[in-house]
Amino acid sequence: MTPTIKDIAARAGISYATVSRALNGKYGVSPRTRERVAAIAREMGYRPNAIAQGLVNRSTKTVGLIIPDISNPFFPRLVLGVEDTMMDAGYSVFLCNSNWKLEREKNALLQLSRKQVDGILISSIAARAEEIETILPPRIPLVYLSSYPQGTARSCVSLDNIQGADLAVSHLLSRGRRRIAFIGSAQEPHSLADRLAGYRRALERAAVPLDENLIILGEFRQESGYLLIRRLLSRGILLDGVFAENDLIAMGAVQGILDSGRRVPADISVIGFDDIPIASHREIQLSTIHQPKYRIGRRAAEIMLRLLTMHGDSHPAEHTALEPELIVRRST
Amino acid sequence: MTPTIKDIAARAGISYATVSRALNGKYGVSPRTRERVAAIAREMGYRPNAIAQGLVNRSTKTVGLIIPDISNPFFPRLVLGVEDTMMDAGYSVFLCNSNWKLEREKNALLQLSRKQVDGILISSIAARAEEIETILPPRIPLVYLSSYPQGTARSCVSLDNIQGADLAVSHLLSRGRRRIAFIGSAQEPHSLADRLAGYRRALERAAVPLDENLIILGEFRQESGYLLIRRLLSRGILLDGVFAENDLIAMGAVQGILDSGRRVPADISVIGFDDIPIASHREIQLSTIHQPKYRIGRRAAEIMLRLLTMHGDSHPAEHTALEPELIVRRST
DNA sequence: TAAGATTCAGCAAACGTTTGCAAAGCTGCC
DNA sequence: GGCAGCTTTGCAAACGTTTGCTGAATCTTA
Repeated sequence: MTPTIKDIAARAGISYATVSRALNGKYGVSPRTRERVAAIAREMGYRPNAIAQGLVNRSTKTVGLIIPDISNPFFPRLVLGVEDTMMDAGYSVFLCNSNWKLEREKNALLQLSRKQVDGILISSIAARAEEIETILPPRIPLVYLSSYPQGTARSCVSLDNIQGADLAVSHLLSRGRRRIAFIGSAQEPHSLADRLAGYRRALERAAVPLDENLIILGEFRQESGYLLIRRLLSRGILLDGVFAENDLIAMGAVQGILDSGRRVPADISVIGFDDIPIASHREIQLSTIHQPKYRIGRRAAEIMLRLLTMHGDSHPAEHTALEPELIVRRST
Repeated sequence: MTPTIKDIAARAGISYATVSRALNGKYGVSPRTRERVAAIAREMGYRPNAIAQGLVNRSTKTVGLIIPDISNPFFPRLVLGVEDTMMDAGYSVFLCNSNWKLEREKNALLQLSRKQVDGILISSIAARAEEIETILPPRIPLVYLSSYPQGTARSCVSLDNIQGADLAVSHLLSRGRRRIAFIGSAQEPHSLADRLAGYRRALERAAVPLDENLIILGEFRQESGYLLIRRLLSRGILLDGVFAENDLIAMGAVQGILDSGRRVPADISVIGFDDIPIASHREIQLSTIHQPKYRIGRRAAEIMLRLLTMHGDSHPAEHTALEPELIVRRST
């Protein structure tokens, strides 16, 4: 058995309360016993039992992180940003993948609340805040990152999606494109809505009429982008530009366009969103809207830490919208 | 406050021991009270406190997963394989990134053991088993995945790296290549040793002399591959093939070769290792050795679950070496 | 109907900590 | 020498569960 505080107390011939105080640097124990206890603890290889501490302190030094899919290249750096920051502050993080399913997201929330995490960071696919916030005990710190539901009063860290989409579409317009398709995914309602709004806004400002036939939805995967663009092209719909809701879709779209015998960007310009690592690769060179993924993760974790330290006091929700950045590469 | 078992007991007018038994389906409580308790629990929104349960059950239904770097494209699917499998079995997983540092790896191990995880899965960079296994309480289930230290008696799931490297190099030889460089990373000693061994073995079998000048080490990053190959080429060292220790390095090498005015594969063939998602991209088409990442993760998790259920009984360590698969693409 | 068997429920200890309160020991001052 | 005041230590409760043991109530059987 691993030694407990009582084993140390027995060895030192004192009560275990004193051992606890000595180990935690609490006031009220003489330097001599303090040292003696420390020495014995070291010698016995004592490790505080975080579970027991969690029970009495009502804090587990643990947070949950829920994302849709770690194998989607957008998320790893975001997760790393969270993990680095929380770890430096002495917290551990439970990682949960929801696989873009609301059911799994809810289930993860339930599990995490049972595990008594001190806070939860979530990149949620829920459409409305009630769907998930009602699952949680009311006062638990909750921070949304990258994507958040409508009607929440909690803190969020995300990119300004409307602005980003506007930037992307305006860029296509500035290249003389007028028939610009929007290829997105219905998997995450909120970012879809915002990016669609930005798309509309840019077109409107340029007085380019919106053609609903040019808006088409699938999934956040490369294959999806490929299939959707081919369907569009095979229907004989004219287009000279594509704004994809993320880079994976955009890359699929580029392939689809090439396979249909058209050129990129000569015939059709393509721009994506996220700036995942592959996008910048020499042979890909996809124009896109950059998201500072690591920074989003870090920032969200910092807000979480603030929430955690001012435990219980009023939570002034802060909505951080980071600035999107247009990255022009070969595909436009 | 979230309701506890005692609140339910008070409401039902019975002792909380009975509530516990009712909720857990234990023998010795009448169907009537069982139902009544269940109803009240549901009504009050009761959630078992996993921390308290963990303390008395001495099991937290939690495992730790330590990997070098989640933002390295090799790891996400591996992590997903672990997470899916453990989650289905009712376990949560702590994710820790060691950032290729032994110090951080050890620290993660320490934190996890404090948190009383039931088991640990680790993709370790340690050279020798003692370096890390001595940190842990002796009987805790431990499974290595993808990479493991020398001298361990624990279960491992990994690819047969020697065989994989042999396959890769033999493939280059079959393409008529004779001056084959090995570009690797010193960040992970064990897989380096094995892949180097496979490299040597293949050359030896083909009676191709080994030139130590062709072996060069850096990091597991694209930039590293780029710089190393350029250094090699600028030294005027002749070569017609490159075996890179992973795909990132290989991709960097391809760029370096192209930038030096040579062609791939006409002048120099390049093969990587891992088969990360980008490698198969239409514009990249990197030949490589496929690793079934998700399956490695799942398999390791399954072994962990077996270890977990037969708690304490003898652990017959099983070393699973999955078969490598050669994927031939444009770069060779 | 009495005795034994069976079912159901409660008491209390245990898991490994932290911490409020009280007691004991020491110091120094008058 | 006695006492105030401070420092150091110990006792015991608490955190939210699970579970062995015991007792009460009900049922079965002769």
